Amino acid sequence: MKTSQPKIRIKDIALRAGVSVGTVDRVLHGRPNVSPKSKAKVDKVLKEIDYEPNRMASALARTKALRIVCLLPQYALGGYWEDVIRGIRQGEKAFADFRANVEIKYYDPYNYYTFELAGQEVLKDAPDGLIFVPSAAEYTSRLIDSLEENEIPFIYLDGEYKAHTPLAFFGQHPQKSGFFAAKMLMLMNSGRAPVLIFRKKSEGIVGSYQQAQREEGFNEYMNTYHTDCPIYDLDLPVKHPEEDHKLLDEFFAAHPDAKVGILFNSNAFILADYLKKRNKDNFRLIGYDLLSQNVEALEDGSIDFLIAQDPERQGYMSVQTMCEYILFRKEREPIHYMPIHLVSKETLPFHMANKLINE
Amino acid sequence: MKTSQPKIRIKDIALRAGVSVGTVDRVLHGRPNVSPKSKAKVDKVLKEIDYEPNRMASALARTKALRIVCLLPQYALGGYWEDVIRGIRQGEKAFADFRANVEIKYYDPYNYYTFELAGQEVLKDAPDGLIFVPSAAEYTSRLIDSLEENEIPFIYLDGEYKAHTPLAFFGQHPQKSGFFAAKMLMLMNSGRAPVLIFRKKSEGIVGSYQQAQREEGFNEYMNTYHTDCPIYDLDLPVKHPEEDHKLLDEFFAAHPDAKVGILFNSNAFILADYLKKRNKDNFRLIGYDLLSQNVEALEDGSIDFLIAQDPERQGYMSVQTMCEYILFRKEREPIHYMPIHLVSKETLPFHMANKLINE
DNA sequence: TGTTTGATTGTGTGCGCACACAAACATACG
DNA sequence: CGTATGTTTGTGTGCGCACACAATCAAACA
Repeated sequence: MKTSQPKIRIKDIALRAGVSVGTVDRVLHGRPNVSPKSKAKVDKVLKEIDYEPNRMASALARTKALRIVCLLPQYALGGYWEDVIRGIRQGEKAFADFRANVEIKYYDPYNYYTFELAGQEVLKDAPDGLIFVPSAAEYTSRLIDSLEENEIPFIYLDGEYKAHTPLAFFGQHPQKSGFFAAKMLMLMNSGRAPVLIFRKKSEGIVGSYQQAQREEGFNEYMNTYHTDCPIYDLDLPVKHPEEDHKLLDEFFAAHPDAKVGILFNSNAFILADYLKKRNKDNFRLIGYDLLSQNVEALEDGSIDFLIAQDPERQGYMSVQTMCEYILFRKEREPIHYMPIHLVSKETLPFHMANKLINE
Repeated sequence: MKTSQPKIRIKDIALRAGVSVGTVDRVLHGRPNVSPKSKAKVDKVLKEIDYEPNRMASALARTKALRIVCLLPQYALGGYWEDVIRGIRQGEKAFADFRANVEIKYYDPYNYYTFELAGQEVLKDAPDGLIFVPSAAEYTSRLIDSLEENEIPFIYLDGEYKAHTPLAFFGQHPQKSGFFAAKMLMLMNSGRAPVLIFRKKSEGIVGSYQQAQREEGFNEYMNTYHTDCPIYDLDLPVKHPEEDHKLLDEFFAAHPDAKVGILFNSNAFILADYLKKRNKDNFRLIGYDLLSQNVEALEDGSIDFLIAQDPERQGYMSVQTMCEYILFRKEREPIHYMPIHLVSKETLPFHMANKLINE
């Protein structure tokens, strides 16, 4: 039963330094109008003792709001980002007592100019912190330069941009997740049948870095352990199901021995629909992300595994980390790779139930 | 840009209910000396509006400590419970500003009397809340009766005891996890070779309910999808490696075709050691829990998959839930089945990194 | 020396809540 | 009816801090 020693208050520091609490407050917050002599006295005391401000009192007394901006890509297929946003809102709520206020802005991932524009808006807003999903390198780099100039702390969400060190990064390691996906796919492919990689066709470059990395990891696995196993790519124009189905029919007619496939984006349900329609129930399929459509397909067996990446948690952690940094200068590991979760029909309910565990 | 509506304070409730803040305070905390009429008035207002206490002000004003007791089984092989305890300590820390104090007590899972005794001690202590791992039904039931009599809220950790409704339960669904484990094991057993279940021999009854349930789920899967696949049980006296190895040698001599195996407890590393020693590197093995020894075996490939159950999170959630209930009467879903995580060599680092994400 | 100015320092208030205490009220009993 | 006893209700204080404002001081100038 450890009895914690009585906490040191600002008052105590003031007493020991022989100044008033107001002066201590000024020193602690780096506010102006403190004589070098007074500052020295306070600094001396601060070095001697281990002062930790009472966050609760601090929150209670704080008057100004905490303004955080999130800059996310605006995708039409919203499922995944909706989960991220839910986590962001949870984080906002968790810091509501500190008057945290999170504003979400969007850019078009296929149009760099909108990213540039949104970045400029953010700089004009001058929030206390920015959480954003990196776009193409040069645009991202330009934004970061401005952020650093204006001393606005920033966090990467979902995508990494290695040239600069952010306050933190939250996202999955795409390459490793692709590697793991390959392993699981091949577990279901004991006959070493040909493997099928489905891709969206003519997609913009922005945002597909993730998918490219996943595919790289996938290929690394295949090149290491299954050089003998044929791999076919199939580009699908997604937006037009009829055309997709025609292409698929053609492909399967040409390669009736293909038995397993994978998608490196959230669109696995589209393939699942095709498989159901054609009654191809012995084709094994792996996809990404727990979109409601994917979840349905997982439940009815047309998708075998989904790789999940805890989007809510990413959003939540980002906001939490930013708030704690701004409020208490608390820093943590800058790079956080999120767990790579394998979800099957059997374990799905437990993953779903834990999505919203903080209300 | 939604401007968050002005927060409702106790004062506001008092005004609307036509009583004083003191009375509202009494109702909110379930303190005595409130007339039914006043209580009704306050309850009415509380139902109308969505009051959320300012935890910061609450923490600041609180003078008394918050006493929570955890009653855990004392196992010699500590790995798993150490993780639970780490989560508990994290929870304690998170509520340190509320003067939360968690005391951990232990009982001998193979000796019911110690559970009984510990329960009596807890009742004498009269803490604000109890978090415990249920023991055998009759003893658990007796403890709960006393707890309810003394109005001490309680939470089940790890094990469920369905006869009573606790404030909450945190643990994995053992039966479903066994079912899932069977699926993964059979994925690695495409040749439909015999399956081996390793068990500890002559173990006490307490605490093995979990394992029995896992095995039941496992068998359910096998009976549903692989009735043709032979299953062998092998009881091992664990404490004596030499004897274990002899038994295993005998078994494998008799059944050279056995290619996959599973353990429903944390001892998979013991089997892994044997497999390494005998160079049986084409035997596939699944186990439970990320003990450091299991993790090592997973890394070196002698274990293929581990089923993890987030023990830290269980501990953390328990403390958090208890604190929030005592402090704010906040209730949540009583039953929380934790996610069933499949961890492989490839995804292990990301699971490990996230263990201690809250410092 | 008196006055002004600006830098420096100290004091006071309130954030929302928990809890002690005082006040008001109801009830029972002599 | 008065007093004692218990119950219910309202009021006041302080938790530690942020921040506005008042007070003080030093230097400069007329």
